[in-house]
Amino acid sequence: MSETEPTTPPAPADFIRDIVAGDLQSGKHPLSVTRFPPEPNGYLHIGHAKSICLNFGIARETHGRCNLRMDDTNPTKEDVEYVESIQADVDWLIRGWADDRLGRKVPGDVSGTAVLPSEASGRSLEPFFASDYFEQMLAFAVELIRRGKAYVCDLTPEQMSEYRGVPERPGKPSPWRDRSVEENLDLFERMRQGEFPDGTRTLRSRIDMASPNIHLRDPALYRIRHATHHRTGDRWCLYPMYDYAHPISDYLEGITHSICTLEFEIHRPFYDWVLQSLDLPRTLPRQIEFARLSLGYTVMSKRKLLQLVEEGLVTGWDDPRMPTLSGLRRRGVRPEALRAFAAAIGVTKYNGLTEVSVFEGCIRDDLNLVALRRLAVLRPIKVVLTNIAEGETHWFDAVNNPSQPELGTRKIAFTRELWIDSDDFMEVPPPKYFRLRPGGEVRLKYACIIRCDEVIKDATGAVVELRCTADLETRSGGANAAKKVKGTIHWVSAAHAIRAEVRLYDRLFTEEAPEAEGRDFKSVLNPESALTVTALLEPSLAEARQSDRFQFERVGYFTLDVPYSPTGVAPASVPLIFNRTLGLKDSWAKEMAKK
RNA sequence: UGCCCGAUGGUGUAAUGGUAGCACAACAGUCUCUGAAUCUGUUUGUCAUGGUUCGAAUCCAUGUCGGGCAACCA
Repeated sequence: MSETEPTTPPAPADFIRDIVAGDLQSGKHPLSVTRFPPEPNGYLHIGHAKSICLNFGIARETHGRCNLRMDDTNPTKEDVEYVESIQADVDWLIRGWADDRLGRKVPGDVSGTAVLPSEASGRSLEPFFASDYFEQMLAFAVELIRRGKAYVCDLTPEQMSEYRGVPERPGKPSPWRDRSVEENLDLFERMRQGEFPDGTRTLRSRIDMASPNIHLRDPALYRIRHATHHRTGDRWCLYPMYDYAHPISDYLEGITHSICTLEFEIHRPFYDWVLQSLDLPRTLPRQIEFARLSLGYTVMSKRKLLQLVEEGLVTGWDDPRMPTLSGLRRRGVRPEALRAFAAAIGVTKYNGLTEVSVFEGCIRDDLNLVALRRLAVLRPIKVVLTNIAEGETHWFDAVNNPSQPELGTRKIAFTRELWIDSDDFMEVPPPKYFRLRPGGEVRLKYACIIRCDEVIKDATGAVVELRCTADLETRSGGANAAKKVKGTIHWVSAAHAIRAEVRLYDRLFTEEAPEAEGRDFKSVLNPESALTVTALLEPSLAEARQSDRFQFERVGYFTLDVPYSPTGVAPASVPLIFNRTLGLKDSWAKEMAKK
């Protein structure tokens, strides 16, 4: 069997998948329906990728469905820019993997009815929006009022906070708690009509002001917000709270398993309260919580990412150093690597810190298999081969990917003047240095062995040129091809090389836990996280396409820079810029760093 | 001085009362026209104390440590 054959990894197992499998087996639900419900107030990041892979992974493994839903109940924070980027990022991450399980809807339909791509029959589909359910939510709220389970409260935000009490001590009931159903109905309707200014009244659930769970102390269902919503415009001035909107949205869409992160654990009793208070006919969804991802050397909260963007500490949400999906994509990380990562870290309720090396390993494993090998010199020194005539050109074959021979070979030119990387020559090398040194020999990858005869320096003593002799007998197929030397280095022909900007991205922070010990995460930004060099590349790289992945041999993985565009269309003329996705492992550098 | 949740090598995770396994990291070696990849090997763990049981990482009790909860945010 070829090692390039896509192997089917065993389906991941975790406590959530166990629950879903159990509910399917018991017949509680005939089909699993999950959902991915981001609020469109920022860009998706690798933490969301964990959730997407979980929710869509379950849909994929159980032949169920996963709805994409914008949780847009707070007009003051949300924007269509985010709606669009979220759709693009989800599509990118699940394409060819679980996109056939993606539940969306027909535009205009507010019933919660999902349509799978296979059922679209030519219709265009769009994600679900919590704001599409505002009418139904309102009707349910009226029902809660009628049942005596909700009331209009006139307390100010400050008063409400005071009445709520603290976790250790019970709260006290609002003086408005016992209004009549008629008065509540009337007030609520007038709230909806826009009669009252922001902050003057709320609709509250009536549960238990003495509950040890503070989220059960009559939490708010609706607040007044005279604001323009990115989708419903000025139609509403009354907006439901997350805790109320979420269970109803889930129910309306027939969600069976509502998977969220641990901080919502304490909200679960309220989630159940809303649904149970309504005497709904269908089987209710179950909320299940798991630990969010925290990854070393980065920050994950939208607030902090927004801060990096707004303060210009990065170039945007899609800066290749950002943990956002758009940033990772621009950096050259493929969805396959993100999915492998999600499978590798698992799903539990334990709040740990995942080492970046796990993620980097997934990226390298993925890229190693697909990346086209190329020769590129990042920090050049000139080599002159004194026994090669000017104008003399030899053409050598170079394989594109040693693990995938079907990717073929290319010709590379070998001439009198070459560039090699400055790392690959040392005048006074340390022990075990296998590269070029005065009087030493090294193999030029795909070409032949050269010997360094002379070191030319400028007035300051800096090395400007190496005069060497090439032994063409040692080239592939040559009489002495089998000759062994310790080192093999990469190079490009000076006459053929093209120039390009190469951006050497690195970790954004110098500390594994940037915000540990209460420090400001911005105080540990890595000043060398985005170095730029002008590199000399083999000419085939001029034809690089966006979808290509390259390994600059002995250097790292690179891809063409493609800034995010909301329209999905790349700018007409793209200058040749390569982004470093990740360096190759470098045990020599590691060895040196020890000393 | 409340409530909810959690704790398995350095890190993440598996073992669902019956041999503590896997991955990453680290280290050593192999191989190499990439100091990459590959391949081989090594080191390191059940938070503590009691209890139940023929048998406990798993069940129970107590404690310790960690996370979360007091927006008209999600």
